[in-house]
Amino acid sequence: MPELPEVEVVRRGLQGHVVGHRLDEVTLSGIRVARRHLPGPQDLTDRLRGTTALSARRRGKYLWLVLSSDEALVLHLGMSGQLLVEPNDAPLEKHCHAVFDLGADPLSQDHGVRRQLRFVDQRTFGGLQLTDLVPDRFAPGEVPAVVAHIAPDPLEAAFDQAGVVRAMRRRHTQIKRALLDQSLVSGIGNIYADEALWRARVHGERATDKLPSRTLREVLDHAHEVMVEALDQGGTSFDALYVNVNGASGYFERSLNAYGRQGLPCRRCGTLMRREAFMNRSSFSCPTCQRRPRRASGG
DNA sequence: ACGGAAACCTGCTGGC
DNA sequence: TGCCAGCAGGTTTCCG
Repeated sequence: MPELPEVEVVRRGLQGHVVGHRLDEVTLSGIRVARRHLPGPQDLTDRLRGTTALSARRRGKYLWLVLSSDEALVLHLGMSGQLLVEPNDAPLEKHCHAVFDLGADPLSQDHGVRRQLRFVDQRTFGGLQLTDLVPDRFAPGEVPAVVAHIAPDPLEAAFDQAGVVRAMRRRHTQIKRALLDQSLVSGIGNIYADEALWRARVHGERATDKLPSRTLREVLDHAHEVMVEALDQGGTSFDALYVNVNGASGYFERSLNAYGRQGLPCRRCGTLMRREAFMNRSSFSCPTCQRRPRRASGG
């Protein structure tokens, strides 16, 4: 599922349709969706009931609502999570795990249509938790305690590209691993990592401590660029798994140059694209544009 | 500090 | 038609 652009689309939906509303009632189905809320599901619903959403924030792939109770409701979409805002009487989705009854927005002309925010997640890797806000070590302001270990993403003002490049060059690891390390730079997942590496003509197994700083900067610039382009188009989507808060699918998948293109010609040089196993999943690259490092590893 | 694998889930696809 | 292996955008945790 969602990488940064998709999560940002969802955040904007929350900002427009949930912020300003009170959470009148919260209903969880099953305990798994709140498994990361250690005090338990009952505690979660009790503490949420009656609070008002003051703002919708995001860092990388983590999303949270700042609440009037001075806490944050952290949402992670995992691989297949969706947030939908729908009328109360809309049929419940098969994999709906949490329902938030929204109070009327005092500023809207809604004429009494009551809506719900619904958390729908087929594969159930996503979830909810309520946590304190703590000082952000990367920028002025606060972040939820459970997000404190996540580095700023390339779209944030707090993103320090030079600092990330320095950290990468100190580390002996593969560039793709580094791109996926959310404590180094957040928001990048398997799709956008492959897209950024293709654009930069760099193989994902290149060692970060052997690549010139200039190349690392280029990879990060491309990651930023491809995510901005995806965001402009409403995010990437596959099948019907990803839908934003209004129910509209993104369509960036038409623009992908690397991800999922094994056996198809490279859009730059025509060489057939390859697929390689990587961290229990796949990497896609061009054998001509993205030469493997001479000595295996980088790790 | 790092690599690798496993774990957490459901559903879809392709091969036999 | 059915069965089974393989695969899917993420994160955490454990082991070496």
